[in-house]
Amino acid sequence: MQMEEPIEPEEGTPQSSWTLAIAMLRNVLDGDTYDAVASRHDITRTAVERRIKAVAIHVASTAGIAGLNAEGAAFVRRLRLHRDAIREALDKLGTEPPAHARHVRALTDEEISSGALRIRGRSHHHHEDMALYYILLATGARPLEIARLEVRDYLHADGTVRHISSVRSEVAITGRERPLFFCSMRLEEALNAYLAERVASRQGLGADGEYRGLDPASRLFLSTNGQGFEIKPYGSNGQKRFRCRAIQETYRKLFRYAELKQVTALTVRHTVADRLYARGADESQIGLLLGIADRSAVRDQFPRPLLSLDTLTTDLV
DNA sequence: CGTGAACTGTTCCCTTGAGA
DNA sequence: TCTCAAGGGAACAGTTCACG
Repeated sequence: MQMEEPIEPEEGTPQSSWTLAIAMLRNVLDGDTYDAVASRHDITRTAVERRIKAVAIHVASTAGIAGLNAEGAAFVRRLRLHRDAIREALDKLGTEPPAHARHVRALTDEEISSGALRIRGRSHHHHEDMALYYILLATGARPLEIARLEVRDYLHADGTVRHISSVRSEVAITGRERPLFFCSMRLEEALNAYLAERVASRQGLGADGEYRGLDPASRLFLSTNGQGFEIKPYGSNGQKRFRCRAIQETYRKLFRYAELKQVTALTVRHTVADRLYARGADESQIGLLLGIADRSAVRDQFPRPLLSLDTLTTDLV
């Protein structure tokens, strides 16, 4: 095998970064530690680990190496165990990084409920995580909007659920109020359990006998530190840009727990749109619920799935 | 030494709204 | 209705830290 170190890292194209990652994996297979490879390339050990795992998982899931699946590729010991087969696969790999199939798909009922089971089993705060999972699927709201929701958005003062609520203008990313519906039994069960847990651990309490004892102006979801998910402004002054890293990370973690591959908080909105179409919604209704003002933007981002003519005409009468 | 969680700087791309 | 520029937020890719 030819050891050609990339002499100039100047271009930094994904191509050179991919071949570099392949070279790093070869080094580790040959017995180098992550640390050794890291100091040679002047990056941290964890960065090396990430690059190597990306290549290893790709090889394990495409090359068909007996005894090594994609999960096994996350462990160095197992990689070294199959070093010959991996080297052979790397020889055939080429220098092109795999195209990231940005294939957006709608989730099935089965995927949603098995994902929920996995989250329940793996999460350390499963009441909150289940509620976060279902609120995204039931409303199609953006994560930042979910982070901004308050107890009063979900509950009436008497403690009953506000089935017909609204994304207030301060909550909505677009700055325009829009309707919000809490009409899912699964979501309600998950949120009931989470809010009961909050009361029990005395987080964000308010007056007795109102809003189930919670402060109506406290965030609906508190992060692990008991405060709401932190929302930070950023960008140059004059701009109103906000981001909530904590809730983003939480959703990435949940999809990982749920083993939903290539699913993000953003792609979940496609599932919501698909289900709404299936129930007869038109573009303007979907735009209203998802917070997209322009109908042509709805058509572009969430195209209505077209059924084949034979499906449409089967048993027409 | 290896792994994973939490955190952060930068990049990418979705969405909006003005103008033709 | 189309095009285009720019705002706004999610994703990516990195680091630090804790732990077995």
